[in-house]
Amino acid sequence: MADGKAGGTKGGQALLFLTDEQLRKGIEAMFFAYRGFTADPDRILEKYGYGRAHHRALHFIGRAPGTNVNNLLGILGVTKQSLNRVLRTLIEDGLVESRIGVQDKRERHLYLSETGTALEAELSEAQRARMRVAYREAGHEAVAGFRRVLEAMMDPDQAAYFNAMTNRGE
Amino acid sequence: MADGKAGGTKGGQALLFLTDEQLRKGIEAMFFAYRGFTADPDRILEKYGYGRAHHRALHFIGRAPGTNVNNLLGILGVTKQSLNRVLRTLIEDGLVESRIGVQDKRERHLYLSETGTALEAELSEAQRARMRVAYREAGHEAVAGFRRVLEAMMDPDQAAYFNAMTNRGE
DNA sequence: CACTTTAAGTCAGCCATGTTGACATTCCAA
DNA sequence: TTGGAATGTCAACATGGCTGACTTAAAGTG
Repeated sequence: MADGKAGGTKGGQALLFLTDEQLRKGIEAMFFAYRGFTADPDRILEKYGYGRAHHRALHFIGRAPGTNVNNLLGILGVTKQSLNRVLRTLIEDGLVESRIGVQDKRERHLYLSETGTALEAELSEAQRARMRVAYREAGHEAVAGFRRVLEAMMDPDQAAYFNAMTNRGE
Repeated sequence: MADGKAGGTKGGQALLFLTDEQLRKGIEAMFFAYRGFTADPDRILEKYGYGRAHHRALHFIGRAPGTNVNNLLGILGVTKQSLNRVLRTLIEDGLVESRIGVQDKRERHLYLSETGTALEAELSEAQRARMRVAYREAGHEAVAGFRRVLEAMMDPDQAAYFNAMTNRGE
C-alpha cells in the first residue's frame, strides 16, 4: 500500500497499475473540478441571497416532487435542524410548498412553487451548461468513464440514493 | 438549450446527444461522489480537531514544499484571512513550518514538519485508497475519461493551477 | 533618498451552514 | 390507549467562508 503501486483486475479489464502520483492527480482533479461545478450556481444564488444548501434542497425537491422531509434528510445527509432552517426560508419566500400528507398527516410533502421551479431551472441550466461543455470536450467514452468512476467513489448508502433517483430518460 | 437535447463535435469525436436527464445524472453523481471523496479524511480530521480547510492546506504544502502564502491563496481560492486562521493553528501545533524567504524576506515559505508529513500521509492514504478502489472498479479507460471530464469542468484559471501542479510521475 | 507597492499578518465583525441537546406537537399503529 | 415515529422549534455553539481597516517589513522605483 505504501510502495506507490497498486494493481488489480475486474471484469476482465487489463491490470491497472496506479502510482500514488496518478491517484493524487485524481484527487486534485476532483478538488478543482468541484469548484468549477459549483461556481455558476453560487453566482446565481448570491443574487437571491441564498446559499448552496438552498440549491441542494431545490434540486432534490424538483427532482422528486412530493418527497417528505425524512427522505430529503437521507439524500442530503444533514441534520433536520440544518435542513429545516433552509426549508423554512424557502417556504416563507414562496419557493417551496409544504403540504400535509393525506395518508400520514405527520408527513409534509414538498413541492416547488412556480417561482421555485423558475429558480431551480435557472440554477440547473447553468450547471447543465457547464456539464454539457465538459462532456462535449471530453467525448462520449470519457463521459461513460466519468460516471463509472464517480459511482464507484460513492459510499454504498449514498450510491443507493443515487440509483434510486428517478431513472426516467436514461 | 431548453429543449432537452444538445449535440456537438470535438476533435473528430462522434456527435454527442445529451438529454437534460443525462446531464442531471452527471450533476448528481458529482454531488454524491464528492461526499464519498471527503468522507474518509473528514473522519480522520475529526480525531485531531481539524477541518477540511486544514486538510487542503496540508495537501498543497506537502505537494509544493516551500510554496509561499500568496501562491497557496491562489490555489485554494480563499481570502488570506481565512487561510491565515488555518495556517496559524497548523504552525502553532507544529505541523507546518514557516520560514522567512532568503531572496525576498517578505515571503514566508511553508513546509510540513515531521508530524505534519505524518498527518498528511494518513489523510492522503485514506483518500488514495478510495480513489484506488474506484479506479479499479471502473477500469483503465474509465479513469482516462474521468480525468478528461473533470479537467474540462474546471474554470480556466483553476485548470492552470491544476496543470502547473508538479507533474512528476505521470 | 523618498515614495509606492507588495507580502504577510492581524483584529473585528458578519454570515451561512453544519452540529447537539432538549422539547412540543401530532397522530399512526400495535 | 399508549408508545413511538415524524416533524418542527429553540438555544447554543463551531467551522470556515467573507469584508474592511490597519500594521509591519521589505522590495522596487522615480
